Order: sequence, then C-alpha cells, then structure tokens
Amino acid sequence: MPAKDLDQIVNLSKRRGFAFPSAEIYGGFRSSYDYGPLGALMLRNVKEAWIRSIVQQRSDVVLIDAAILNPPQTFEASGHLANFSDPLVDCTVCKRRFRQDQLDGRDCPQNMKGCAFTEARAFNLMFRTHAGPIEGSGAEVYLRPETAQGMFVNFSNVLATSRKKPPFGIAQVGKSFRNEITPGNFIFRTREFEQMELEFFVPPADGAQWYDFWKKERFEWYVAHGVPREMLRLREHEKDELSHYSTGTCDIEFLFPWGWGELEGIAQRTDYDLKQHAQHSGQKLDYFDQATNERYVPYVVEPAAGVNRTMAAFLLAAYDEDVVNDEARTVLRLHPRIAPYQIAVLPLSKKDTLTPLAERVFAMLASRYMCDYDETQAIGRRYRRQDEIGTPCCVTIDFESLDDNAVTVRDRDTTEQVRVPVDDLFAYFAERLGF
RNA sequence: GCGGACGUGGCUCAGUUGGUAGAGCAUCACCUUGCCAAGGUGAGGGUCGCGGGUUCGAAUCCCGUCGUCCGCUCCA
Repeated sequence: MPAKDLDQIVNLSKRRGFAFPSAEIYGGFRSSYDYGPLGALMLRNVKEAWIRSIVQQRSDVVLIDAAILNPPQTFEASGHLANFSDPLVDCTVCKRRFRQDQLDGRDCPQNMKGCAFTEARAFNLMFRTHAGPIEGSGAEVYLRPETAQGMFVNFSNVLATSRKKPPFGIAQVGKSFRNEITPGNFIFRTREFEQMELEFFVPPADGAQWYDFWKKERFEWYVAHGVPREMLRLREHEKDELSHYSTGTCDIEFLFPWGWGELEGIAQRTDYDLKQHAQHSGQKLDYFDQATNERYVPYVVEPAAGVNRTMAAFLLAAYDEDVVNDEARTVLRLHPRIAPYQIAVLPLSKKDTLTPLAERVFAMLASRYMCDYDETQAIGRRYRRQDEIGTPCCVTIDFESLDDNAVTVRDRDTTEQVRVPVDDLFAYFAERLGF
C-alpha cells in the first residue's frame, strides 16, 4: 500500500528529519529543501547505490566530479545559452501564457476578441553570476544546468588518463541548477537539485544497441532497490518531443501521487555534444581505433537521473501502514542499502548492567553498518520508531545476553525475532541485509 | 507569472460577533514496566509566517510581503 498522499511523506519527513523547507526560520525559500539527519543519510545511500551499480560493478565506467561554475563558452557550445531561455508573454484577458516565438505575431489563440499581451519576458533557466568579489566585474559565469557538460569537456582528459576506450562511460553525481518557472511537489522539482548522470561513449554503429541496454539496465535498478514494477513505466518520447540532436529518448517514470513523473531520462545524443565542443574549442574530440585504423566521434547514450526525486519515489513506494498486535503502525519498507540506518541497537532496559555490552555491540556493528542507538522508553515503542524510519533490523540486548553472549534480532517487515550469538552477527547480517 | 484556497507550539488541529492563546500526539527529566508504542509525576516549547495599518485593544479586520497547496502556464 504505497502512499497515496504526498502529505504523508512531507509530514514524516518533517517530523522525523528527512527534509525541511529551507531557511524555515525566515519563512522558507521557495523551491529549496534542507535534508536533515535521516535525509542526508538516505540521499547519500541513493547516490552510493547508483555509483555502485554504474561504476563499481562495471569495468568500463569511470567517475568524475566536475565544477559547478562554468564559463559561458561551455554553454554556448552545449546550446543552453541559446535554447534555455524562452521569451514568454501573458494574455491579460484569458490569463494564459505563451511563448512569444510560437505566437508569430498572431493574436491570442484562446480569445479572438483582441487579447492584450504583457511585455515579453525572458525566462532564462540558467543561473548566472560573476567570478570576482566586485559587483559587475570579473568573468561572467554560469551555474551548470546539468552535470553532463562536465563529462564532455573532460572527454579527452579522461580518455588520456583512464586507458578506457569505447564503449566506455564517464559518470558523475552532483548538483545542478535551473531557474524553473514552477518548482513544486516537495523535493520533486527544485531549482537546486542533484543529478546522477552517465555519458556512455560508443562506436556510432552501436548506439541503438546500447540505448536498449541502458533502458533495461536502469529500469531494473529501480526495481532492484524496492520500487514495485507497477509503479514504474518506460515512456518513449514521441518524434515531436525529441531534441533536435536526439534519435531516441525515453523517460523512466514513477507513479507519483499527482501522476506519472520523470525519474530519469535516457537519451541517444549521437555525436552532437562532442562535435559542438570540438567546434567551439577548436580541440579534437574523437577517438582513434588502433584495431580498425578508424577515427570517429563516439555516439553518446545518456542515462540522467534525479537524485532527489528518486529519493521521493523510494519514500513513497516504501511507505506503508499495517497493523501489528491490533495497533496501527507506520513502516517504511526501504531497501537495506537505501534506508538511513541498517541496524538499531536497543538495550532492553536502561539498567547500567546492559549498557557496556550494548555499546560493544554498537561499536562492532557500526564499523560496517550505519547504526542507531536508543535506550529510552519501552522496547515496543522503539521498534515502532525504527519501523517508521525504515531501519530493517533491530538488535536487542537483554539480561540473558550477559550470560549467553547472544542478542535478539527483530525484522522490520515481519516483526519476527531470532536469537543470534554476538559472534555470528556479521555473518547473519551479511546474509539478511545482502551486504 | 495568473486565478483560487491556506499559513496558530516539532506534527495534526481548536480558537466563539476583535479583548493580550489551548488540546492530542511528539520531546525532555524522574519513577514504573521490561520484547512489540501511547502507565505515573513533572518540565520545556508559540510575540498565532513576516512587515505595516485600523482600533483603547487583533491570531481574529485592511494593505503589502514570504511561503504552501490546487488549477492554468512552463518544464532546452
């Protein structure tokens, strides 16, 4: 029973410390969220799960971390400066908004009787600032609207230093900034957001094949991390939806409370980006294949995912309310790799006699897993608290533990308990958590 | 950005025709219990988003502003 109501997640986030409206003591700042103690851990887990799948478990992808600030040339080449700005006009009569360039001098299509337009305003979706301390001086710079250009401008650097050759990929996780006209839906669309992008460079002839590969690969990543298949879909873009350089794009969409929303776009970008940067920079951005004696500009397949909206999707998919012992409980059925904590260590009693062993068990488990420690209030209440933040396992130390050096491990989803010797805990959790 | 609704302690809310704020849950301390929450006693926490105005007096009226939600628009 996934959450139907966004409010459930927003409230839980605020109440337990996943995400807070940014600068809340000053009334909040539109479109920004601050991630709290649990949210910061979960966000990191989402990114690490992606890196693990894309970089660690593959031998053909390397990771970079490029600058957020970029000179205008980067975005002149990418096309963002020319295409990322729309002149928009509002009709003061029918209250509709149009792109001026699409109106082509005509009257408002919605109202034949002379609608009145406002002055055209340019909505540039890129954040601009300047380098140097004095207002108006120094070089003009832009905050990147996507991480992708960092991979393209470093294509040669990576090729020369990593000893990779096509097909190979450059991955990056990092913040991007877009001056969205309408941010909203909690952390789904914010002006400052984080991306997980892969640029996968392939021989042109293999582009379509790799496009299919990454579509399947990325879809299954969400499934493997706990999103029910029926809450996901792969939507191929229509021909008229495609960017001018793309020969195919599809979105991996999640069924949000407000409808299907994009988690990730997978695009065939052909050789557009490398050629643009080669042209603007005057540098060669191609690959010489020794085996075939051919020189070519690789085609690019780009899976580009949103970190924050993926986190939102994980939360929504995991949210559940069930009944345990005639009591309603809220439980986040998060994947163990995604949950903020994997384990909570809970001494049954606050009696000092249990504390030394409990602290020893915590120190042991914390060397490998993110663990919480809580010794206040009734044990049942602590279980429910951990359920609500998605902790897969609770380890309870009782008085018997002092004698038999064993603890009780309680499962979040089934609430079942098993007795496990302290010495066997690592082996047990490796099996139970999967890592 | 437009239209509509809304903005009260961490959360959910109550606050009568304007008279200087309450509840439940949560949190903390102590006691009790000790394997599936909401026993006992007590405590902390709100200039009612922010600013201005009207008034003897405003959470309650007016203006502005910030923010949230819905619809439209936008989403290379």
